[in-house]
Amino acid sequence: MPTLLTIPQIRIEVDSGCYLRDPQATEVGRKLLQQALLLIDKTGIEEFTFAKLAKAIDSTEATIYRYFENKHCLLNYLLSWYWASLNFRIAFEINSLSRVSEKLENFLRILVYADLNYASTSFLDMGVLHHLALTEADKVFFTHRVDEENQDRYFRHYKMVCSQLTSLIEQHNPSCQWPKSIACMLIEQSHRQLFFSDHLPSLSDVSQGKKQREEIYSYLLFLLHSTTEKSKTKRQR
Amino acid sequence: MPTLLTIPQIRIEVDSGCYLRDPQATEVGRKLLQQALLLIDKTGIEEFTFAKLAKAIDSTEATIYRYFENKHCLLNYLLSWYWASLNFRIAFEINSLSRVSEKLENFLRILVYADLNYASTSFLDMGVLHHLALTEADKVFFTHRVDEENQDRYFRHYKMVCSQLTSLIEQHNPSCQWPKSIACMLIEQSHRQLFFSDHLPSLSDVSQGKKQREEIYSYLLFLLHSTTEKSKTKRQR
DNA sequence: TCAACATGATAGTAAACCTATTATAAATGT
DNA sequence: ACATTTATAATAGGTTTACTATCATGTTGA
Repeated sequence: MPTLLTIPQIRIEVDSGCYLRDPQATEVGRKLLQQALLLIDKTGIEEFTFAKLAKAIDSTEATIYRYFENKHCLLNYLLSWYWASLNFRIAFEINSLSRVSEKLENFLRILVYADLNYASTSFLDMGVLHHLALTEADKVFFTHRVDEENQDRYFRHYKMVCSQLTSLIEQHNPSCQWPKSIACMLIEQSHRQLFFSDHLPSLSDVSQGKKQREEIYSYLLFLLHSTTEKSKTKRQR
Repeated sequence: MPTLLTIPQIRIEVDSGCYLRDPQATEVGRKLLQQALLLIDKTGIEEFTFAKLAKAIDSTEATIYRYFENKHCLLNYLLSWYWASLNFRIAFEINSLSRVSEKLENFLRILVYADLNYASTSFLDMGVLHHLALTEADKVFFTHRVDEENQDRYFRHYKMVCSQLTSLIEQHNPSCQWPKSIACMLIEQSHRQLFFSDHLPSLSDVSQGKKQREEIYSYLLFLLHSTTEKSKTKRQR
């Protein structure tokens, strides 16, 4: 089990390329983020509008537009916050471990249990953020504005999580041919298997019961080990 | 290389749960599908509207609404068409092969080259459909209406492709613990690696040059073999 | 030939998305 | 202390989207 995080008052900094005005800096901004998270998670980004959010925080559309260009940028902010927060937690919990394989295993465990064992020190709840990420995370990439938005800052926090995992995989097996692709695949599968087992069970072997998370963790471990195992040929000789 | 499909006049049937009125049955309907495909592929589903489509086919919004409830259903229709078409092609090309491993390899090859080596017998171009699927395929699942829409018919064609691959994996290794999850993962990776290598290259090991497709194919083969290899423990003894 | 039905034209509503302008409060300079 | 600048919020409005309704026209096929 991952240790419970108890560090108080960590401020997660989201890259300035993700907003017009820093929402964490003002009272309205913080309230905006909190309510946006709840609303988007409840209805999905498609149904979500600035008008509804304005009503929820007892403010106006114009105010929200001063913080974010549009709702997709706001979604990206929340997801960036999620990845940044996860990245911090991973670094924190993995740092002290000595063996690379231990680090890798804990990395995957944190991905699967990202919403649990988390002291809600911060004003954005990781449980809700994780649930939001399940359905909305991919939507920020798969847009026709990817190339404009991908100025290496807009998606920075997600990329950092990927590159952390990539580098561990490379350490674990320096001759691995696909460290980046495998890293992203693992991160993506940690979400998708949870979503599929809940909503499209015919597309996943993961059950919906109590063992759900443990099964996903086993699956990720299996994927990791089978794809990053060192030179099988040698051993087989 | 997969054989070039030359069978003329194949009619791909899309499940009736995907439309209000069969668009393939009428002239307007077919024109609607063709133009919708081009428009959605060009601008993305977010920018796409029935008004624009109506203008493109020189008709009215009201007419289009008689075929599809909304633009998401239309997108799902096109993607269902894509999966159905792919499914047919896979069955056709794999049928004659004897060894399961051969079937698997060809399955993956067809996934990677889905837009190529395809005689455009049909009125919907597989090249454009494949490109559309790269960015839009996941969007039909990750919605808050999944559970309503997932009446086992709406996503039928995608599920069929998955289950075909699942059953091959099971034949190849009956003791495989995650056949469904691995099948979906492979299908998904065949798209994602292409998209990432084009738009977010820092998240993929696949290059953008001439070898792009071959690299993705190698990657998929690698994933398949490493995750479905039979009882390593026995061999290692 | 008549009934049934698909289409096209027209219109209209409600909401979403975004901008421009005006009001208000806080900060700053003399 | 008071005027001037600055930052932010409130108000309002325009455009587009998503969808529904109605009705005349044309086509099909029983």
